[in-house]
Amino acid sequence: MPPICVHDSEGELLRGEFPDGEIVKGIRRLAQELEISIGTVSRALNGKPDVNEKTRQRVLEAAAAMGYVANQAGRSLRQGSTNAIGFMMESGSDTAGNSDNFFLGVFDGVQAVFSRHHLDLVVLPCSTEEDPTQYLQRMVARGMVDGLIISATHRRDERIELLSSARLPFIALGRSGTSGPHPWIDLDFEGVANRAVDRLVAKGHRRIAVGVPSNDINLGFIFLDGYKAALERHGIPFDPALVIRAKSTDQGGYQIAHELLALPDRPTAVVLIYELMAVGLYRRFNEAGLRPGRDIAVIGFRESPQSRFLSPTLTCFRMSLRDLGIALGESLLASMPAYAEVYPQGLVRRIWPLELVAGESDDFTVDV
Amino acid sequence: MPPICVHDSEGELLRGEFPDGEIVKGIRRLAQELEISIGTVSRALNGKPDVNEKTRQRVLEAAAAMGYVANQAGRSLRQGSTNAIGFMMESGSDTAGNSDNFFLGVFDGVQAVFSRHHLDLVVLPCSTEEDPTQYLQRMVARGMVDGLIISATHRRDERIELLSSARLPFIALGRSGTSGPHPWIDLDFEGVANRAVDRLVAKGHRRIAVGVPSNDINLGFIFLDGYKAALERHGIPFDPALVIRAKSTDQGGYQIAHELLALPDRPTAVVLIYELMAVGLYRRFNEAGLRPGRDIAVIGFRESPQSRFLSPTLTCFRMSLRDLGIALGESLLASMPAYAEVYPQGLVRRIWPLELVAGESDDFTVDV
DNA sequence: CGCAATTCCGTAAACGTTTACGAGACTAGG
DNA sequence: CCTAGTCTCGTAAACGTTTACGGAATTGCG
Repeated sequence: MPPICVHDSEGELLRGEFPDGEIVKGIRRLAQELEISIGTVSRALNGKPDVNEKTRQRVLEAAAAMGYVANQAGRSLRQGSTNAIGFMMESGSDTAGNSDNFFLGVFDGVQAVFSRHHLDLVVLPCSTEEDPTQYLQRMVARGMVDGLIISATHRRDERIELLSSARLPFIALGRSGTSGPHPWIDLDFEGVANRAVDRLVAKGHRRIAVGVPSNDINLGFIFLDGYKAALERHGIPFDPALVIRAKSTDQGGYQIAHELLALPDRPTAVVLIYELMAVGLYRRFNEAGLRPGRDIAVIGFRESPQSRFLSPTLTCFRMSLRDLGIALGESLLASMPAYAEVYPQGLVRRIWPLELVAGESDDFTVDV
Repeated sequence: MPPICVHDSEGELLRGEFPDGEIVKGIRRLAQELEISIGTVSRALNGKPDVNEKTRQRVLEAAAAMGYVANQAGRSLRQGSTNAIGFMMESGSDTAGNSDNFFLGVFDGVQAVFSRHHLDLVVLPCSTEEDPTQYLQRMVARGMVDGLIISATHRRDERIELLSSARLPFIALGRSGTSGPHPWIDLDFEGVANRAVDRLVAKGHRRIAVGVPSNDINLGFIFLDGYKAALERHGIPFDPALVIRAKSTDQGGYQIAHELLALPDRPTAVVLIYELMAVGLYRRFNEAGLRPGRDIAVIGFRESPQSRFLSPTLTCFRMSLRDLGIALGESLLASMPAYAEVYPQGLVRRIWPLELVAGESDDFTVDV
């Protein structure tokens, strides 16, 4: 353990020894310096009412002077709560590169909320070696965090069952099939799918392909449902051959384009669920001499640094990652008893809207 | 504090009550279940030698059965060390968007190392509101972490002085002017600047501009020094007017291009220190009807998802973010006494090499 | 002045671990 | 049989906080 006081160059006065030579650290040292009891010091620092305002000032000044901050371990042990929130993020190779800016953007917002309440953020990496649920179980049992943010929810997500039965406050970024009474925020996949299909149908398209993730992450199902519903609304029969499953990377997009080109009756439009797919898709189409917006219509999902500089520009949907992070943080706190009065929003379940950004990639019109 | 045992649905047997009805948690509960003392349980779990192998097995099985994991706060308090490493990352608006994939990539490698040693990762956000050094001081005083990774080192970096005097193991991603005897790893900015200039000079360029960050982050100075040295090596006089300072974003790149276009004697080549600058630079040049590689030579810095899909393709330098993260993690551990024998590398100070990726953006040749 | 109410502060017990110490039960060697 | 040594394990003291409790000092009121 590092020495509590870093600036210990002031000599004998602040050395903090008892008359018998014993070296004292932490709050005991501070109390000794001030010649009051540690109980009073603690109460003074924690803003408890039963302490004289004058002594409180003395304590605060002394604490500031010697850079005293309460040791977190002692604090956590006594109060039974760490001042930390866990953020579980997957870093699998499936989504690597794609999730990059997404997570860091959300992170930023989450941090903004937490730092306001002096909460620390612990990153829980979802390594590929261990089962995520077991890892989570360990963290919960260790008492590492007071709350959790999980993301990339799956259709049936054991993590949700675990956390629910452990009664640990948490919020999920993404809906799940096993949706109990827990807060979540999810992107408006149905809305995006619907608007994308609407837009394409309005341009005369009838054969609209869709690129979805190949794993069982829940957003794929939701997106696909929205896609099907939109088709049905327009009286277009659903063709399973037009659903292409691939990794959510640019390679995945490349593969999607590849499979689309191989179809006997090639679709005239394609909707992607990951913007990164668009990059690889463009590349493959380019190799085939096809240009998005001229020979085929393409609509991506989220606007991102990668997608923003594609040529021709990609029609996609925009959102503020930071705002999403802020909402996540605040909604989690709202579900924690200790912050219930600061964020009296109750149980938050929110669909996060996205705004259409029209690009050139879906300019392609089909004669009806 | 969440209940230690999550699966408490097995009824009376595992309820963990003392004869007088008191509810027991943690290691005490486990000891009670096994009818041995908590000291033995602790020793068994921690692999201490003086425990019978048979009882150790019993303990391990029981612990696994009831999902017991030692509470971290109690553990930290007793041993004086948390099992956590802090990663300080800046999230200022200056570098937002740019640092995104960089940090997450490095993160990935760091995590890979830490998870191997069951170390947790705490993210220390460098918010714009508080002084980073003070924030760090608080974290150190709280005893939050056993070690630290700091990044984006400045020319004179108070954080380094603080951590050195606090004797907390740390590693810096980036050199600093105030380089004490601490480990660091930094990218090979001199090498990149030299190779970039060499390459351009070989194509006949004599007026080579350079885009550097406008803040006092140290890498800007190092890069510039390399640039100057390379010029001198080729007998080209240094022209301060060709040094353009801007934000390390695409807007910054846009501004750089703008300023270059306004110069009376326009340079024929430009070297950038942030790949994201290239994006904005391309845009401004495009507006002016200039095409990189045809009308002006451009060399970016790091290959990134954004830069990879620029057209014409950007000549830049490639590196593995994950490997850098791994090196950072291992080198930090090497500087911690507890891991000295696992990573016997001593004090690491490493220049991280980058590999040239030739693109089209510097195809432009000047007649000599 | 007497008594109750209030204000302030010290005492000590937790919180869940790890670990130094010592004690008991063996074994071995004489 | 005695003693020294070796295995085990239990006991209890830390680690640095917070907080319930009670006591002393002060104030307010009749």
